[in-house]
Amino acid sequence: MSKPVIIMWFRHDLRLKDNPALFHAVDIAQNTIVDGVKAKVLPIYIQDDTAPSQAQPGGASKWWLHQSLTSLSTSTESSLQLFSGEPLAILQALMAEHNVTHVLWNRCYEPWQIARDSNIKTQLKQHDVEVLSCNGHLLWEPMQVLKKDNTPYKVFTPYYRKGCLTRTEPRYPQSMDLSIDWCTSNSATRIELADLGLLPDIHWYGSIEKMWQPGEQGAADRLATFIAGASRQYREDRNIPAVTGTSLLSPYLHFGEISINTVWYALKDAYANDPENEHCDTYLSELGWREFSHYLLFHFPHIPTENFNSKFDTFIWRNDPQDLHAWQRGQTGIPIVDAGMRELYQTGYMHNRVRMIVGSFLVKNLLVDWRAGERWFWDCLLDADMAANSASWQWVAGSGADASPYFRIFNPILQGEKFDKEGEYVKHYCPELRKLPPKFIHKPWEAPSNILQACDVVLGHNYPKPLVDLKVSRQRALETFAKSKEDALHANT
DNA sequence: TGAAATGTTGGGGCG
DNA sequence: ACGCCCCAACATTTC
Repeated sequence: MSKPVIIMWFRHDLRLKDNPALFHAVDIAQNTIVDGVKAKVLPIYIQDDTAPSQAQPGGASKWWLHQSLTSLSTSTESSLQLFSGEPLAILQALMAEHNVTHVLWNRCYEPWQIARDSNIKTQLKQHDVEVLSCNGHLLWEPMQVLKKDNTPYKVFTPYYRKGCLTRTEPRYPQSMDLSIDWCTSNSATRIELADLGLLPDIHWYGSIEKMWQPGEQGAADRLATFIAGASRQYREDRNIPAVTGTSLLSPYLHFGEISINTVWYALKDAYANDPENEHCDTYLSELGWREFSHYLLFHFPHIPTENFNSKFDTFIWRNDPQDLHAWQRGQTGIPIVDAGMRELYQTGYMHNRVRMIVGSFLVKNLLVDWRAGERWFWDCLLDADMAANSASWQWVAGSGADASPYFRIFNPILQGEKFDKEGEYVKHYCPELRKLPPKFIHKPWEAPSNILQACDVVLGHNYPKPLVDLKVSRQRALETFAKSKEDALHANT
């Protein structure tokens, strides 16, 4: 009998530390000896061709994944084997090649992944392979958090306070000092990283490379930096886009390069002697929002494409392609919006406060369907995440669970003056405005012509005139919303 | 995790 | 001294 092999199928858990499935895999390997031969762990990653196109990673995300797989390959002593195709077929091919006794993974919670995995589990068990799935991605399992009437929460605060915080504490991260006996034999169907085609043909990611260090070490460094620094002023600083006031952990969390439990308890432990610390609590509640969006996607699997609140189905979007294009390229003529959209395009990231501002502007001032914004973010964000992205866009649009009411329309000028007082952030991404004084940095169209001239700004030439009048488009949004409400009422009677 | 419109209060200028 | 108006500053309501 050939050597027993335990497959560790890495998905959105590209790490060795605090990885429950891997922990179990190693544990099983230690205790599985067949004919005197000890089992080994075969680490694999599969690029799933069967994923719906909606869920195929976007451009920025693919770049990140490429780097992360490189990093994981190194930390598994080059044992990581890559595949592309249909996961079930690939696993079956591996079972034909090796004496596979177990397959392990950490659960993913997107609806299509749940369907895929439960099918694979059924099939593999019929072939006498043990399958074990673990929770390595969430603090609380979505199916376990329900209201008293056994229905899911739809509002964040009770979900988080009652549903999560009063429940059993999340699992404390495991430290594993077992050395891992990786399986080194190469499968015939494996492919090389380059063959996954994750890197674009054009080298557009130069500036991204300088800012980010994907992989498990990069994640640990980032967390340590956050705890030592920004976490101490988090509640206020997180809103200031010119300051690094946030954790910047989102892409790492999306790909599981650090476990959510590690982050949760790192904060708790760092503030153990100050358990009421408002900065710490605010940050933990942000992790709660991440949790909530996964929870919503689990219980309401249609949220990536359908309005959570079906009353929005009668809403008539303008969907002007030129407006959408100007927004995507950061050419709306509204400085804070353009700065945000340029940050996104250039760096694969956008500050959270600015995400809300640009989202509100697209959906309300331009009346473009939130799904168009969701798609653009999906393609451009390094941290693109199905759950967070769709839940957040629906939140901004007003169509989501516990969404901001439709009439809550951000005024990008006021938001800019509040959170980017001196215009530092705007000037960084809109250098053509860098000479403008703070008074006009968020509304150059109101600057007297002599000031514009002195600042080398020629509206309509080196910086666009505003795409819409903020007051008029705000009013238009409110009227459109009122009309859709009326139409929904009619449709019902 | 809004902003604008509207309401209220209180101090100061002024007849 | 007093009432009146104005309007900032703040609070509340409405969208």
